[in-house]
Amino acid sequence: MSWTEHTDQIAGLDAPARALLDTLSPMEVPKGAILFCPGEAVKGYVVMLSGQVDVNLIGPNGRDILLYRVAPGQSCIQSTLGLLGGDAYTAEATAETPARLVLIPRDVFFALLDSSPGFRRLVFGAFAERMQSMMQLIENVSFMSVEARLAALILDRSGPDGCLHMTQAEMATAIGTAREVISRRLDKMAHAGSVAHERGVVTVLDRKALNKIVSGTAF
Amino acid sequence: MSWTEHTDQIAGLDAPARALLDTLSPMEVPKGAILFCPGEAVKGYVVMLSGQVDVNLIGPNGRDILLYRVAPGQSCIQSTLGLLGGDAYTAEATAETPARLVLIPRDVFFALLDSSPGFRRLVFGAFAERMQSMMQLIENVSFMSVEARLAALILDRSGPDGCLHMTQAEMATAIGTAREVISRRLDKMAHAGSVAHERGVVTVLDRKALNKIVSGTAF
DNA sequence: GAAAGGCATGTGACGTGGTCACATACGGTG
DNA sequence: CACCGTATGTGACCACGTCACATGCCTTTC
Repeated sequence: MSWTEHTDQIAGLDAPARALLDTLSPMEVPKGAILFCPGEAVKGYVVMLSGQVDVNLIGPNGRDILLYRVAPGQSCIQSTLGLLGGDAYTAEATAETPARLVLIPRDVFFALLDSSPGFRRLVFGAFAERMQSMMQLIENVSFMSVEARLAALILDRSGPDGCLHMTQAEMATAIGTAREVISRRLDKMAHAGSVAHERGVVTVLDRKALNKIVSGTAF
Repeated sequence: MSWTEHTDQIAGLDAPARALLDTLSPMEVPKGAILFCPGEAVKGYVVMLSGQVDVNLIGPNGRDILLYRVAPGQSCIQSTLGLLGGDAYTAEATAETPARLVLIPRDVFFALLDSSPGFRRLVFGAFAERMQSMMQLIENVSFMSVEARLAALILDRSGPDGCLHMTQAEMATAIGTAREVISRRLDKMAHAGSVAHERGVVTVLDRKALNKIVSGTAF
C-alpha cells in the first residue's frame, strides 16, 4: 500500500496540503518500539497511518497509566504540545503493533497550519478530542472505583466472543492502578460469576452484571 | 478602563483581529457566578479580560476537583472543546473574583481562526498550555501523595507573608481530596512545626520542610 | 446581648486501594 | 527433565476516602 493512498485516510484534507504531505516519506516502526520518552525534544508533528500507539504517563516508582491510544488517521498530541508550547515530552509513546507514520517537520507543520484550513481542522479536531478524553480520564481516575474502571475496561476491550487477551499488569496500566489490585478484583468478580480468568485471558460471563458495576459507581 | 484597552493585553494579536474583537462588548460577571455547568451547550469562545475563573470537574458524590484556573488574557478551553468537537461542557466554571470577559460567537471565532495567524496562535497556545497542565494534574493525582500535593498548594498559593487564606474544603477541592483528609494532614504538619493553622488561614513556618515534602513524594 | 443557625473544623470507625515482600504456577528452552 | 522468565496469588500494612457526628466560631436576628 503506498503512502499516497494513506493520505486519503486523513479526512477533510485539502489538495495542497495533501500534495505537501505526499512529499514526505512514511516511517515504519516495529512492535514495541518507543516513539519518544520523557524529556526528549520534539522533532515534529506525528500522524499515524496504520497500527496502534499507546501513550503512557510514567510514575516515579515504575507505575504507569495510559493517557490515550492513537489510532490510524489520528495524530499524537504530545508532539503538538511540544511544537506549540516549546516544552519537551512528559509522556512515553509505545507502538503496540507494528506501525506506520509520518513525521511532519516543524516548519512544514507551521506552513500547513497557515495555508490549509483542512489541516487546521485536522489538528484542532485531534486536539479537542484528546482534551476531551483527558478530562474523561481525570474524571474516571478521581471519581470511579477500581472495580468500575476494570469492568468498563473488560467490556470495551473484549472481543465479540467475550474474551480479553491482556495480562493483569497491562490491565493495571490501562486503568491506572497496581497489578495486585487487579488480581484481587478479578478473583472477586470471578467468584461472583461475572467473569472467568486464566493466565493472560479474561472471559466475560455475565455482561449485565459488569454493566451494573460500571454504572453503579460511576454516575 | 475601556474594552479596547483590554484587547491590548491579549498578546500577539494582529490588527484585523483586534478590530474585529473590538466590535464585541465585554461582559461583567459578579463573584461567585457560574459561567457554565455540565451539559450546557456551547455559546462561543470565551476570553478573560480581568478577574479569576476556576474550572472544576464535579463528581457524583459532590466532591469536585480543580481542573485549571483561567487568568486574564487566557481563554477558557472548555468552550473551544465544544466549538471544535461539538460536545457539551463536562465541567463547571465559577468566577472566584468579579470578572470581565468577551464571548466570541461561534461564526466570528471560525472566521478569525481562518483569517488571523495571531488569533490562531492565541487559541493554539492556550490549548497547548491547558493540555500540559491537564497532564500535570493527572500526574499529580495519580502519583503524588496527598501530603505532597497539599504542601505544594500551600507553598505556591501563600502570600509573601507566608499566609494562605483558604478553608480546608477549598484546599480539598484544589488538590482533589476530601476535607477530612486535609484536616488530619494539616494537624500532622502543624505538629511537625512546618505550618500553623486556624480557621480559614494556614501560615508557613518552615518553608524548607514543606519543599522537602513536595519533592520527597513526587520525584 | 442572648439565642439561633450556618459554616469551619476535629474525630473515630471502617472499607478500599497502593505498596512491599514474597510464594506459586505456567510456558517455553536447552 | 531442569531452568528461567513471566504471570499470578497472598498477607501485612499504611494512606486515603467516606460516613456520622461532635464541637467551635461567627453572624444574624430578635
